[in-house]
Amino acid sequence: MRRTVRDLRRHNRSVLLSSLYLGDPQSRQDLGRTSGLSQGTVSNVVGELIEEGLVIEAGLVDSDGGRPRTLLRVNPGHTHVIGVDVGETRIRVEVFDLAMRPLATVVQPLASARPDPAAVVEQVLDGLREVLRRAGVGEGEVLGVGVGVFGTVEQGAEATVHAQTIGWDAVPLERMLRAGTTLPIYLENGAKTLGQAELWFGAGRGVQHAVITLVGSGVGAAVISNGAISRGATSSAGEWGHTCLVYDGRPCRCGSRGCLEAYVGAEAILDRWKAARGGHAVPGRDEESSLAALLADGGPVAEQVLAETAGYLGAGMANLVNLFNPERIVLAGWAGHALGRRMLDRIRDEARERALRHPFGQTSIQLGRLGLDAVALGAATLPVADLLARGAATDRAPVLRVDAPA
Amino acid sequence: MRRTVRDLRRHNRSVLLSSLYLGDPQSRQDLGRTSGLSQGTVSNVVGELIEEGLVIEAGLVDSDGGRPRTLLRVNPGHTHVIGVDVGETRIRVEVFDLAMRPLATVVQPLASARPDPAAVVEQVLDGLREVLRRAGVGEGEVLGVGVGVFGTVEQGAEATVHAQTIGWDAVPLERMLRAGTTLPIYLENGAKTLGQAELWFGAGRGVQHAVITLVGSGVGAAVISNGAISRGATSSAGEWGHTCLVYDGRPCRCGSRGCLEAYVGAEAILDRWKAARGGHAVPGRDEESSLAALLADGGPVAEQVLAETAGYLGAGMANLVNLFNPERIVLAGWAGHALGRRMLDRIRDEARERALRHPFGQTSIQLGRLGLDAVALGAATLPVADLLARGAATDRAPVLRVDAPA
DNA sequence: GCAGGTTAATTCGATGCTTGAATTATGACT
DNA sequence: AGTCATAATTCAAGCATCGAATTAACCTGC
Repeated sequence: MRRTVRDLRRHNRSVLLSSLYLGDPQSRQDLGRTSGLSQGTVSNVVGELIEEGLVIEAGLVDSDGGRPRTLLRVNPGHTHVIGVDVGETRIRVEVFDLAMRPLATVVQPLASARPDPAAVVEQVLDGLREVLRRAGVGEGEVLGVGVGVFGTVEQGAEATVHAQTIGWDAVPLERMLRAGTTLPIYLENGAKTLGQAELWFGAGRGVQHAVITLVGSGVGAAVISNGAISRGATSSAGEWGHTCLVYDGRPCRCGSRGCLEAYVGAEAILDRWKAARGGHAVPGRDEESSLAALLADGGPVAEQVLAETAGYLGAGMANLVNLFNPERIVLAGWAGHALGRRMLDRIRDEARERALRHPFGQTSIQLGRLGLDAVALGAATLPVADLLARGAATDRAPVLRVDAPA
Repeated sequence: MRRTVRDLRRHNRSVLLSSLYLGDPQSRQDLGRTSGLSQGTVSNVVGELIEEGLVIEAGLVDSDGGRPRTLLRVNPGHTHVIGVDVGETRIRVEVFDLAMRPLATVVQPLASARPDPAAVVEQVLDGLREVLRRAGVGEGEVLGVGVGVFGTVEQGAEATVHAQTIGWDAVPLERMLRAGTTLPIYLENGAKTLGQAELWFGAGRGVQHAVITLVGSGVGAAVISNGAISRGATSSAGEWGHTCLVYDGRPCRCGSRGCLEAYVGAEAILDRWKAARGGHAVPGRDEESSLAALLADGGPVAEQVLAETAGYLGAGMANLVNLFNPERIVLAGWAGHALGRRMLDRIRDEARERALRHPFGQTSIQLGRLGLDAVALGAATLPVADLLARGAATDRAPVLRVDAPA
């Protein structure tokens, strides 16, 4: 329900700013051409953005005999954003400039394996203070804080977190954080923030329809439709790991059976390897080293386990292809990377076998380009995305300006 | 990439028109309140719409002592729309007024079981002429023709149809139809048009996130996200029937194995019944009567087959819940209706068992309220949806009006 | 039947935004 | 230094919305 002529301005600011932020530096003329706005309006809007310090001129390019064009880009130093990754074992807090260059990072192990919400909030707030101190950035120079958190984040007036496995039920994390800081808070599921990072800076650049899959100990996905993350009615869309792939198959920690996660999550893969070894414990002191051992083993038992894994994973991806018809599927997450580096082709073949021909032909399956650290990066993009969507509307209160007569 | 101040007008026309079309009759004041537009603007825009004949005044309601409000609604007779359902066995062509009341219908059996595109086009064009003649409606009084067709419809400059099973590969159906009529053509997959019909007039009214499942001989779905049908990159999203539910299970006609359709499509159900009967042929002379026989049988073998069917269908729905987090899942299609009437509760229970608790709690699973005839109805909504989205912009050429001086 | 009250709808001046054409700015080439 | 070419800015004109004031339509009570 749009309304007034001010919305127009806001929208056009948003269009130009997004074009400058997400694309290469451009001249005012380029902006006019790509946005469809007239030269005059571009000049006008850009002038405003420059005056506000959001956009800066960045060099000249001579143009075939005429006046050289001045290139414009977003001012990386105009403000900063903070990304927080609340994982199941540790918290990572990172400050970036607007160009998403990291300025300082703080990583803390989580105090407990079944963390108490209040303790997590305390640790996050500590991390915020500490990371700002290290980077020498004041609170006033921060646009906002994005928080990527395990579990399902239900958006609403105030976002809440559900995490069945550790007993969090509708924890009002956003309100709790707001109570401890005046910085704007943006809360989102960690898998989705990683998806956002891959979408903007990784294997999903420039794509409108994509699914970023996240394979770690568990399995998740972020579905991007028309360039934006799908959330569904209550933001819990994308639970790919708990779709049934083997009817009445292996029990899953979600309580159901035969979920994808119960086959291709790292924990499940290692379980299957152990079973294939006749119950003998698998080598490695943690999941990561065990999975590495499996991938390096080379013996027939290990190969069989891996072949099955590729089959399950390919089938899961085929389901994504048939349901979402994406341009790209990205395999990410630490286990996803490990598996993909070793056998992405095989996974792709399995997916081809099981997907409908036509949509499969439209999809490219790729390895993620960012590591798991990108959860914080993706979280930090949340305030930026909001800035771009708002057109950086300064939301200035209606200025009571009394013009002096000429 | 929006632009000018005219877009504002178009958008606000669209808002008001949609509110009038999709909602109950409203006064100008009501419109102002719900849309956020000022009284003056509403009056202005509505005046335009009335002058164009799109909107009419519909009665007065007195208002507690003051001037009674005049209610407004879309003029049902302003224009007409045609819906065409190109099924695998027959073609149905139907004229509606703008309020979607049917005025005339033509049904023709399809000439061949493996229809030739040119023959189909000929039959559709014949149907158009015939149905207009019967309804006494001239071509000039038709807003557009929506065509719901089996197979995958790839949108683009000109929509094409892919239907692997009958050998249609990128058939340029839109172009072929345009060659035979001047009426605007809108092409879409039949399952999606049925979804649109349920969304506007059936079990999906007022819902923003829904999945309309379509269970017939085959299995499909229309996914509605943020009130609009998801199409994915090349419009083939929503192939729920060909998601893998039983890894390496029963072979499916798509070439893969273990697809949902290979278990809960009517053909598959009857196959499984036959197998459970030790290979004895099932009663009934066609799929519909056979399925009815299965549902009426009551014996332990039949009940077992049905119980399994409920399990598979429930699992498939649980996958939809986990992936899309919809507010509503609608079970439609002739077989879906038959199954749902008998055991929707059981299907719901199976879905609850297998879905994540939180998103399942947000979803209601309901039986479709419209029959299969609604494919044509849904197709006919396509031109209407376009009208609403365009704000019925008359796309009038810039009027060169020379105002006479006062 | 007429004044006063109440709510609905329209009118109109003020304001803000985009456009398109004209103007100014900036540099290369001769 | 003059001419050409391209980029950016300026400015009057045209649209669209808003808010306040006005007009319209009907009710109630005396």
